[in-house]
Amino acid sequence: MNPVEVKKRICEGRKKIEIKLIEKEENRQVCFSKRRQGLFKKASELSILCGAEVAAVVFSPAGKPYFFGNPSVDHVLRRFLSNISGPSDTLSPATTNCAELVNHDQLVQKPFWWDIDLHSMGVDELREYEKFLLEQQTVVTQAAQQCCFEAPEAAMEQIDALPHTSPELGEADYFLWLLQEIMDSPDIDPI
Amino acid sequence: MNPVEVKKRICEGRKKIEIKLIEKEENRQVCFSKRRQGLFKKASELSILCGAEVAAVVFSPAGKPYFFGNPSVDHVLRRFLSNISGPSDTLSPATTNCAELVNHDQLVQKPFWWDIDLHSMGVDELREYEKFLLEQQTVVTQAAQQCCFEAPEAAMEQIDALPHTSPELGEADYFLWLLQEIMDSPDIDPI
DNA sequence: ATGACTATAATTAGTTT
DNA sequence: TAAACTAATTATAGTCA
Repeated sequence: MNPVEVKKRICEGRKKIEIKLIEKEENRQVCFSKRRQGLFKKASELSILCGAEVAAVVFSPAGKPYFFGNPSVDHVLRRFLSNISGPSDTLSPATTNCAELVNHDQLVQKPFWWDIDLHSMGVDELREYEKFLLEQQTVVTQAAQQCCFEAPEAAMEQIDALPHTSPELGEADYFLWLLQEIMDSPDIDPI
Repeated sequence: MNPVEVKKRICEGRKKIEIKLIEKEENRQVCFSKRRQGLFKKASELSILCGAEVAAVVFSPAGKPYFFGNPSVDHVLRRFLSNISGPSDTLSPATTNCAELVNHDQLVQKPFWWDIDLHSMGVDELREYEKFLLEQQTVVTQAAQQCCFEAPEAAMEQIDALPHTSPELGEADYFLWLLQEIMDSPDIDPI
């Protein structure tokens, strides 16, 4: 067998695929994982390059939630929902109809559960909550170290590319991200 | 000038760019338009190929909203928001303590088992919840893995990378699309 | 602003380990 | 089960019509 044939056999490269539901469950799962990462990366690049606010929410076929947001999912969705349901000086009739048809009453008025009112906490509660977050951060850090064998550079690039993993992350999204991390890393022994 | 040089001048091809805010306003605008389309196309392909539910919301730097959703933005955001903020028939967030949560069967069946009002927790409850959170990691993940794939309704042919521009558009998304159109055409007097 | 073009960068389907 | 690999496909920065 000549070298060309050998190389051919080793890897046929990417094949053009039709955009329709992938039949084989295993392939579908792998594809979902790869493309979800790709989608979030694209979303991140768009927000950074163009200064845009982007939110992406994905449910896997199994019902697992994934999300990306810059500056945060909470921020973008709030803006979006207020846009389509809130009163507007210039778009009043249209938005009124929109609010009626979409029936966003629950959607808009219900407070997000992560709107934790820090001011209402006592000192002890605040300290405890802070401790709680720090401990959770340790878990996530360990998980990341165990799960990610990438070069530090690549890891840092990835972290930079995903704003919800940055230290500047708001409290609300940090917690969401943390839960996502935990659910994504079942094999990690916490603390 | 020889042909090679001419060809060079005509198109230098794509250049590698650093992921940071594009300084020149015009370039940023063009990039936004192109990449927004690319993002929505990726989102569409992900939902079709893998039977996933995907929503993406983008605000341009000028504040114009764009969105993509399969089966609809409304559907995905409702699912997302209800899962993270919605009440449970059996779990009362304000009064549920961790002991009750631990023993609750539904907990492992719901992907959003963290449907808990942290704000209402005292120190002890927070600590207990932390412990519970970590202990239940494996259980929850296993439960998630056991979830059966839903009938992939998303397999149905998607009209386009931008379904909200289609006539078959659902009522809710039609209004969202309408709003988008209106905001894209400030010169047109919105009804 | 909008679309077409081109060459390069980036993504990813299939394979191997 | 997952990670690395390879190469074909896809996305897109820059340019021009």
